[in-house]
Amino acid sequence: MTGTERDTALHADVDRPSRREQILQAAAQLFAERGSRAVGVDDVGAAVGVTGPAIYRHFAGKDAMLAEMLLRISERLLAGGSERVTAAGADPVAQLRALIDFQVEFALENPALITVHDRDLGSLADADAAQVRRLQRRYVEVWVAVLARLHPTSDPAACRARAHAVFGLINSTPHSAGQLDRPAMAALLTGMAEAAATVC
Amino acid sequence: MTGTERDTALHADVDRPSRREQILQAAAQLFAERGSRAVGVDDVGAAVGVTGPAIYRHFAGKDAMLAEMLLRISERLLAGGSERVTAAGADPVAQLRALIDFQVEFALENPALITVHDRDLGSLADADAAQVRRLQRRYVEVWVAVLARLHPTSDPAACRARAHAVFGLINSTPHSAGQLDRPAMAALLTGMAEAAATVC
DNA sequence: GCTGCAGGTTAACCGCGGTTCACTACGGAG
DNA sequence: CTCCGTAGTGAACCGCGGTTAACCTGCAGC
Repeated sequence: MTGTERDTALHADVDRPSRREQILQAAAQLFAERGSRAVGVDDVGAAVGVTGPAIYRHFAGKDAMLAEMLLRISERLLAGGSERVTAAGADPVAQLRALIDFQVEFALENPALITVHDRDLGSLADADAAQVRRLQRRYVEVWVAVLARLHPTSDPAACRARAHAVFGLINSTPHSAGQLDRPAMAALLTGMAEAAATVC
Repeated sequence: MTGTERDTALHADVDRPSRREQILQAAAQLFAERGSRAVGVDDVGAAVGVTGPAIYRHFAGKDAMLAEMLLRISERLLAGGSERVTAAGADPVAQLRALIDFQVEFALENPALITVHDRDLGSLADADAAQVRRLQRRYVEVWVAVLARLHPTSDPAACRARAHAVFGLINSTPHSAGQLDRPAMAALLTGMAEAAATVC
């Protein structure tokens, strides 16, 4: 434990990112573009200016990289979502708005992570995949709790399907990259998501 | 050219599907579950009761299988979408409803194809990928034309982003599989999509 | 100034999976 | 009956890519 080491699981040192963080970020970008299976260890290395095997100084293997990437994403979503919803007070409309703002913000800020998150879950070892799915499920339940109060007559299954549909809507950002500038995109998605989440 | 041969590019013989069709369908299922790169030729063969190399009697290779799969999907979407929108008359509201019904129907009927369609596009050879993207673009433009009449003040880029968001919403079905029965799911998605497409 | 470790490098290893090959079984046409 | 094209099999080939090994380098601390 040196003095400069951080809790790499949660906050990346954005000023002068450690090699480890550089690798994770570059890998996320490449994985998003081509899919994790199509990206070689050498590619990831080259993207940060080292050779392939150098990766093994920082990660146990390619799988471990992907696992940490997906776990972090799921954790950030769950933590951020929970935080925002409690900060929004007791009004379910305000809570929904807070969740939508958060998800839109995250999707616009990290399109690559969004892409990898639901494309490459299947390439994970069973244990890691289960862990990620657990976190995802908890995040979904945060949404479901809010949606259930907005739609008292809907059963939980319907709320869950509704939540997934709103995710799909917001997470479409990687598909419409460069169409609109960020504020316009955020406004459009927020409006659409609120309408979709509220209708009926 | 024997007398029993059909135009395999567009209509599958659903009664007694040819081996070729069986393979494509099984491959779509497997690709959707694990991703095309993670599925071996032997797996696809086994799924239709045949060894791996037998595939090469029907396809030039694994890539050709995926290419045909994605091309067919894109063609079906474009053809179906165009057809429905002309059948809906001149009213843009009716046209939108027709497009949404079509997309919902397709997504609920073919969740595996939906998944493969936007997950494995990157594993295609450049020429095939370009062809698929061309078809996708034309399908998007069908939507954009309708959305533009509903939102006269929006520029085309905003309509395109809106179309992608609606696709994301509807194509979320693979993520909420088994939550609701088909009619309930269709009603929910249709309502949400209309709200999202119309708002503002 | 040695020592040691963190971080790299190049070369080699090796298993997996797509593809090819040589051969077989069979059903229909002449 | 023979011939031939279609569909399938098991074995072999081979290249790619993840991983490991052995060796280098520079800087921190005694």
